[in-house]
Amino acid sequence: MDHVDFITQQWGQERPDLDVTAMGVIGRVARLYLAYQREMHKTFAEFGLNAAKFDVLATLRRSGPPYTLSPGDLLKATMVASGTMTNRIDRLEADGLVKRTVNPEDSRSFLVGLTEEGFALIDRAVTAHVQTQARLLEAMSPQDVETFTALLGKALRAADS
Amino acid sequence: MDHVDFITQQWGQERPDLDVTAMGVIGRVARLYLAYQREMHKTFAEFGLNAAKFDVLATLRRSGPPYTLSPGDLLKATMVASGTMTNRIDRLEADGLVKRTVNPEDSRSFLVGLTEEGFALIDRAVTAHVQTQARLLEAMSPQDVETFTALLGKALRAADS
DNA sequence: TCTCCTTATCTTGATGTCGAGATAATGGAT
DNA sequence: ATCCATTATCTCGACATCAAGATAAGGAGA
Repeated sequence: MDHVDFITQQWGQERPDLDVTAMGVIGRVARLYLAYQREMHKTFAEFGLNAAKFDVLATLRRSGPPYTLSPGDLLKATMVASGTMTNRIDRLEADGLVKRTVNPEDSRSFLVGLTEEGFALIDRAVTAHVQTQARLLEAMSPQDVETFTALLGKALRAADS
Repeated sequence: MDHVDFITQQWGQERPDLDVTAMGVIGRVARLYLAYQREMHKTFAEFGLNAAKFDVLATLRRSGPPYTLSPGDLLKATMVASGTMTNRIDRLEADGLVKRTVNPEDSRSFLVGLTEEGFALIDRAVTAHVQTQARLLEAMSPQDVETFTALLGKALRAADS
């Protein structure tokens, strides 16, 4: 009897007319997401980062040389509002981890690139990050992981449409 | 090839030394959570609510008569910081959906109770909410849901320890 | 070339959250 | 009875986020 069971049971008492089957699934997805976030944040903090900064640095790093994207590209990749991205770039630039440079092909736009320091930091941080992620899943067998991935994919397609 | 596959593949190119298996799972959990949030927020908005307000009202409603809890009880149930709860209660009280009353047994504490209006609103909102949740899962078979719930439980226990 | 619509980014104000410290009451020990 | 550690809530400042509007440059068509 976990916390999600407790909640659905309370609803069963108070509103027996409601079918709370879906709530059990979605509630567990939410709890799991929050548990993952908590642990991953600790890793980010070890490197002076938070999820927002890690997100941008990692997007630049995995985009490959020259580790440079426009704010618009970053927006598409990270699904945040435009003002949010402006703020994230500002903070990272203040930290010396990225740099805005002019885009010779379009003066409306900038190019945001990793500095040497930013590149070195995200490379160390992502190494620790994947270790944290592996630890969070180490209790699950390869068979579990495979089945889980398939069901997550199915749930994602169901929820997007 | 979904978006998570795209990201793990980029990492495979740029950092072939990293094992990104876990990232695939955790990334999908995150995307799924966000997809659910997006849809559920729409339902909340139909009733003039957001997730924060719904959370508090629903906690009070499912706690049963007299639909009253202390801020501390609400804190434990919702896992937010104390200042956050103060703010939530303030807003809900301004909306006339909850009311602070004195706790005769402990003057440090208040009791937060649903108003008649708050009770009526959350009862309608939660009815719509479970319908939204059911819709988000309707593409999954009962067998899928059962397996998915079991794996989510296993993943939760793994991540909490 | 000029106009005007589109695109790319930034600005601004409102909101929600956290965390540390402040305030106030409780309850056990002396 | 008084002290003091604990408990319960609130206050405050810093941040992250969003949405709407502002700014500025590109680009197509007359």
